[in-house]
Amino acid sequence: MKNDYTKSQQEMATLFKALGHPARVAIMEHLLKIDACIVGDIVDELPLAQPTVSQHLKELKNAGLIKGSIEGNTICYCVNEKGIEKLSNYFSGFHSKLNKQENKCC
Amino acid sequence: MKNDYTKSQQEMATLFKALGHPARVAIMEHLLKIDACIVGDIVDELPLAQPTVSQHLKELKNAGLIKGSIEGNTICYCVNEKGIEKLSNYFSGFHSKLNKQENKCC
DNA sequence: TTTCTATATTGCAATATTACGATATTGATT
DNA sequence: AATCAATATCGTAATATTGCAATATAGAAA
Repeated sequence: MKNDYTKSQQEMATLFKALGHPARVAIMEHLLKIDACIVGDIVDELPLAQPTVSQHLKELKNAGLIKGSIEGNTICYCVNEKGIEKLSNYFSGFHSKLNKQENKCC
Repeated sequence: MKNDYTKSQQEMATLFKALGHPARVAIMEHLLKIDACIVGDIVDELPLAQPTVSQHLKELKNAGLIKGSIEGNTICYCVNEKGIEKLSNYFSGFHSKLNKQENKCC
């Protein structure tokens, strides 16, 4: 019982946590699929009520995984590349270290 | 309010959720760092009591992110490459789609 | 300016997660 | 056999997440 978590560990955990719900994975994929950053028809794509979707969007935004901009009456969300980049980098680093490692057990 | 989540969305969410806690990120990184699949000295690396660490290890194992093998009195955990591969593939796909997309707003 | 439409916020119930002390389990040591 | 060491499981308290109805907000349309 010793070390506290590093800042990086905490940041990564926050990102992962934000994706740790199928609704939020679905939102990310939908934002990626429809090339335009279409808005609240995300609600129509999910088996959830509008306030619940709004809540999930907020979590994704707080985690830095999406961005939203107001467009008149409407809000336009899209993927925040920075967040994706962090995740993608993390795993490529992880993966390359894994290859160098010879598993001594398991 | 329409579609249910796909199997893939659910699977990915499960993987992300498993990493959505700094202790579990720290465990993964530690297993990667010490080339050998060292055991319960993970407990000494974390600011948590042994039962709590055990619980986190179980979650990671259930999610398919680590493997454990009994070694006499001891248990040897190590990273499960399959899980990492899934995550790493997911993001590289995601990332390459992102590049093709011209953000119309945001 | 009233009404409509899109979205966010609030309040709250149901459920899940996190942490840990106490205890169980199992192989190793004596 | 008795004890020790490493780990898992159980029970439970504290906290966080999820989902939604009701309501608020703010720009657009009438």
